[in-house]
Amino acid sequence: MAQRSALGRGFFARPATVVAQELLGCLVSHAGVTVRLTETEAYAGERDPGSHAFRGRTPRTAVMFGPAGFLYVYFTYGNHWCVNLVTGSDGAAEAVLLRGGAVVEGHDLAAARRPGVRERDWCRGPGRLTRTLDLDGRHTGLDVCRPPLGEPADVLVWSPDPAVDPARLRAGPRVGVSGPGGDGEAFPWRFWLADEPTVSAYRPGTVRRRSRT
DNA sequence: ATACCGATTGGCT
DNA sequence: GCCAATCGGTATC
Repeated sequence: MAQRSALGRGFFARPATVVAQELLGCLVSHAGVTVRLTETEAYAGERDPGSHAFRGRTPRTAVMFGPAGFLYVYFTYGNHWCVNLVTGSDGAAEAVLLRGGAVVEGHDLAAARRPGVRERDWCRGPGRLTRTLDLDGRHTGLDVCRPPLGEPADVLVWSPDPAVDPARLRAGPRVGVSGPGGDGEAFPWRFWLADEPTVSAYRPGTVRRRSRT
């Protein structure tokens, strides 16, 4: 196996748009399953109309306003959990949403968590990815740079293995983001690897009747 | 206390 | 492609 090293605080303490691109090809391990990331999205804090942090700090988003390297896991549509890695400087409230990946270790566990689902769909989409990695609200606030080693709740992020060919990087508008934040000209902050079957389908945000400024 | 809505998914036409 | 499910977070009264 190629060299694999855990990513430290310094990797995450940079702008979300940078970290989101460099996370492609990285490995995320939790609860016996390891995924190679193929799709991410950047959210840039209070200045980003697509971010949960846009309206300032709330109980739910508090972890995003802290230092980089912690998990922000939120519940949506009454069914699904989505996981972010907090990035940027302390207080910047930037984060990267993990949207897609391919299982590279723990196939048996992954298959058991996704009965009746074909392998390419195990982690194709943010809600599916959290389900396959067994991540949920219990993991919000977890420090991936200093995980409680040996505990089932461990989350680790590893450097790319193998390295990603930069020519395969693609960028475009974020999925399902309503309002100005969904504008791909202003916020082309969804990143993915070309020719990967585990990348989710693009879907525009629902039209908002009244935008508030 | 109440109303509105979502960084989605799966099932059905 | 279209649409219902489902409920916590947030804003508003």
